[in-house]
Amino acid sequence: MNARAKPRYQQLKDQIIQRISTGDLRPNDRVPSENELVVAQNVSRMTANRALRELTAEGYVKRIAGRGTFVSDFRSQSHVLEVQNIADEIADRGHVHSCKVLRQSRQRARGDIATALHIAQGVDVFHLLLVHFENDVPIQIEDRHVLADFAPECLEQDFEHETPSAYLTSISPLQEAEQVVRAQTPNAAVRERLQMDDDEPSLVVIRRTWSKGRPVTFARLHHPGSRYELAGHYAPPGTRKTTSADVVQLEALKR
Amino acid sequence: MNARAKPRYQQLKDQIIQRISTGDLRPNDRVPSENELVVAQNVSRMTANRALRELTAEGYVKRIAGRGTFVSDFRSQSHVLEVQNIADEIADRGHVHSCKVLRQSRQRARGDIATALHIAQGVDVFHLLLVHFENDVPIQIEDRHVLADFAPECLEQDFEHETPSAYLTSISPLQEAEQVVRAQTPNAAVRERLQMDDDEPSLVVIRRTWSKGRPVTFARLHHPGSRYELAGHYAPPGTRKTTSADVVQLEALKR
DNA sequence: TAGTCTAACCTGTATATACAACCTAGCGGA
DNA sequence: TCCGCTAGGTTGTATATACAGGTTAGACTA
Repeated sequence: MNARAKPRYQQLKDQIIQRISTGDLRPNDRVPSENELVVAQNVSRMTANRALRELTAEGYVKRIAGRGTFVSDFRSQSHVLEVQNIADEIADRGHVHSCKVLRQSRQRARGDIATALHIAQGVDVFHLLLVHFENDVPIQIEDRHVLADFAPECLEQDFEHETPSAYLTSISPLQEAEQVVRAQTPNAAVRERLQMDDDEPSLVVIRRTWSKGRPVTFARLHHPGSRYELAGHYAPPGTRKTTSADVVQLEALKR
Repeated sequence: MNARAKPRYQQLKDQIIQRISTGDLRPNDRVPSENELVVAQNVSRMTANRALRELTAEGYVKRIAGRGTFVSDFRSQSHVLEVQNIADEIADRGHVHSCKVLRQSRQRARGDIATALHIAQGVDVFHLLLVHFENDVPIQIEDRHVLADFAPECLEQDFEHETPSAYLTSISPLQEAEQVVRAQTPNAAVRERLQMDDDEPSLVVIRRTWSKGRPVTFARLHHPGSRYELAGHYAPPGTRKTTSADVVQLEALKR
């Protein structure tokens, strides 16, 4: 028998993940209840419970006793991805975010971009170039390419109102991301846009994001080294956080 | 009744996590089996199963059908913390790691160090200063402070043979970490030690690590920007990895 | 002695059942 | 009309039971 290749609870999980990733179930949509799964899929309630409970732990859905089970919006998955949206990050600090769009155009992918997005040379992509400000001080240049058939409406969006990151995750929840962080000497254009000192290095984050199994966007984020840092906090799941968030000041290494 | 403040399965998990974090159960030790928990704790087998199954998903233990349940060693928890040990990272690239100890001394904590480790000024700490090499090219300066009563044998260790990171995790599995990444202009001492070009920025990682609920070590890791980058990969748990690890080359931002 | 087989124990899964707590729509009364 | 209550659906937890399949130690046999 190959029918028992996968356990029943895993089959249920796979089905639901599939429905989420294809967009059949969208964020905040209601997922079938345990009892509905019992009759529809012919399993016991405990098996349905296990499937939904594990999906909760993995961040796909959230459950409210008495109400039901609902697809997570991106926010509640954000622990997977650290800070994703610069506007939210700035808002969390209690500061004002603004942004200016420098370019918003359609292009044919060439070279690195085609490679990064796993597409052939010449395939349609959108190119976005923005500067983000925190309290009117420039803090990030966002140089992003987006697969055109993933976000066809990309040229009509007002990205000074909703960031590309927020827009893209509203189309389809992203499932996977890869990022590389580098310290780099900025070129003149970057230094000027970010109002950086002559000898100030930049912190560059290169990020690719997957949705529905394929890379859909490729972003290069340049930050002024003196005004931006990347913070991460790692704790095993199921732990209450013990960390007090005292700022660690950097002292120059002597000798 | 306050007896039902926490569910039974959570109580079991907490007990076992407690035994692991106090060192009562050490890596690869055998954890009580489901049936042993049934009789010892007076719960049903399904409840014991749930506790152990969730601890598995959280990386605390690993289970082998037919053999038993065992405490994870640090390696299998490493997904929590990305790359932690520079020696392993270099070995994974197929290169040769070596390292030179510049300082290995006892100090009294002052200023930033005391603050970062949540201890009073004057408490004993060890100070380690090392340079790590990849194929004889310097790639990291490790400037680390360690709580003295966490690792009393610290001055007797040969850190050119086993890195501080590997040594510290062998004492007690770490439970929590916090890191900050910065791009920074190195001072002359760092530039010289790392054989960096005059205008080359450094990538600095500042990391605090918790064990048994308190910060135990505080490290500042300086890297040459042209020879080191930090890569991360994030996927929801329970997903098979779809990413092909093609190298993303950085292209200078024009205009 | 060397090889084989079995009993005992382990995890993994699945079901049926039960009770508690939570939430909401809708009914009924003031 | 408005308020309060209740019935029914929902999740959360806990138990008892069952069977399948992996692993190992030790008994048994050739």
